[in-house]
Amino acid sequence: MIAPPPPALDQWAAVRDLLHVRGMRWTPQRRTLVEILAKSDGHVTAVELIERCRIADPTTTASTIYRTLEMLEELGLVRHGHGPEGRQEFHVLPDRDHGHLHCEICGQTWELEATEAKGLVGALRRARGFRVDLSHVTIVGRCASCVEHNLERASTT
Amino acid sequence: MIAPPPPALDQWAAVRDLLHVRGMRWTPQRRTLVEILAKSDGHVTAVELIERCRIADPTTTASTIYRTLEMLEELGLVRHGHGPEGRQEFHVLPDRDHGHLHCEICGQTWELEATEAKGLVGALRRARGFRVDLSHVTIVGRCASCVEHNLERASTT
DNA sequence: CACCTTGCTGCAAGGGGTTGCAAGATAGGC
DNA sequence: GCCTATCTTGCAACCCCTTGCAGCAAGGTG
Repeated sequence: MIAPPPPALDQWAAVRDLLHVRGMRWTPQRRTLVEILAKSDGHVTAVELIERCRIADPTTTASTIYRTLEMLEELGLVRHGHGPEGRQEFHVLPDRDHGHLHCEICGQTWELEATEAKGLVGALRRARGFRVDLSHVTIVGRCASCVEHNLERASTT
Repeated sequence: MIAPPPPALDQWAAVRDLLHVRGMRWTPQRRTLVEILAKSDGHVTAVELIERCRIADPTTTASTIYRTLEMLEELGLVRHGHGPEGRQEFHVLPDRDHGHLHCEICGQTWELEATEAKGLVGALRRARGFRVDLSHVTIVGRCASCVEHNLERASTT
C-alpha cells in the first residue's frame, strides 16, 4: 500500500543500459526518439514520431526512425500494429496486451481489451492451435454513434 | 436437386450492364481486369492483379487498376482488406463474409469464418454497439505448426 | 455517320515505408 | 587522449498506393 509501481520513466532511462549490454550504441538519434517516446502516451503513428523528432532535431531522417523503432520493438519497449489504412501505429510501453477497434465512418479508434477478445482468442487456440497476437489486431466496422446517425460508408475504407 | 446455383461467371457477364445502368463506361481496361478477376479465386493482392493484367495488356497502368477495383468494390463485386504488412488484398465475389488469420512466422493465411468470430462480433455489438466488418479483419498470430516447431518470431512483423 | 457530353485513362508527382551501401560515429582497448 | 572495430547513419533508390489534371474515347443523339 506504500510503494507505487515504478514510473515508466525508469524503463526509458534504462534503455541505454539495455543497448550497452547487447553491444549496441547509444546515439543522439536514438536518444531523441526515446525522449519523444517517453513523452508519448498510447498510440502514435510513425509519421507523427518523425515529425516530433524533427522538431527536436531537424536533421532527423525517416529511415533511422523506422530502424530505431524496429530495434525498440525487439527490446519490447514499443509494439507496432497496422491501422485501418495499413499504416503503422506504435503503442508505447505496452503493459496490457490489447487490440484496436476502428470505425470506418468517423475514423475514431478505441482499445480492445484482452478480456473482450478472450472468447475469440480461446476459440482459435482450441480449434486451430492458433495463438493470437492481440496487439496486431485491428477490428474495423461502424461505431454505435455512426450506426445511430445512419451514416453511410465514406469514400475511404 | 437439378439446377446448380448459377455459376459466378454470370455475375461477371453482368458487370457491363451494371455499369451502363449507372452511366459508367465499359472500357477495354475494365474489361481486362474483370476477365482477370473472373479467373481468380479467393484472395489476390493488387500487385498480382496488375501483373496479370499486364500480361493481357502490357500498357496497363497501376492507377487505373486501383481505381477500377475501387469501383468494383462499390458494386460489391470485390472486397478489399489489409494483409499483415498493410498491403491490400482483394476477395473476389465475397459470398460469405469472412475475415483472415495470418501466421506471422510462416506467412500463411487462412479464412476466418463468421461462425468462429460470432462471439466477438456479438460481444462488441452488445457492449459497444459496434458493428464489425469482418471482411476487413486480419487476426495475426502464430499458427499451430509454427508453435509446435517452436519457431521464433522472424524479422518481419 | 458525325457530334458532343461526360466519364475514364495515363502521366507525373507525392506520401508512407523499406533497403543497400558507403561514410561516419560510438565506445572499448591501449 | 588516440585508435580501431563495428554498429549506425544518411542518402538514394525503390515499392505500394493515391491524386490532380489534361487529353481521350464511350456511347447516346440527331
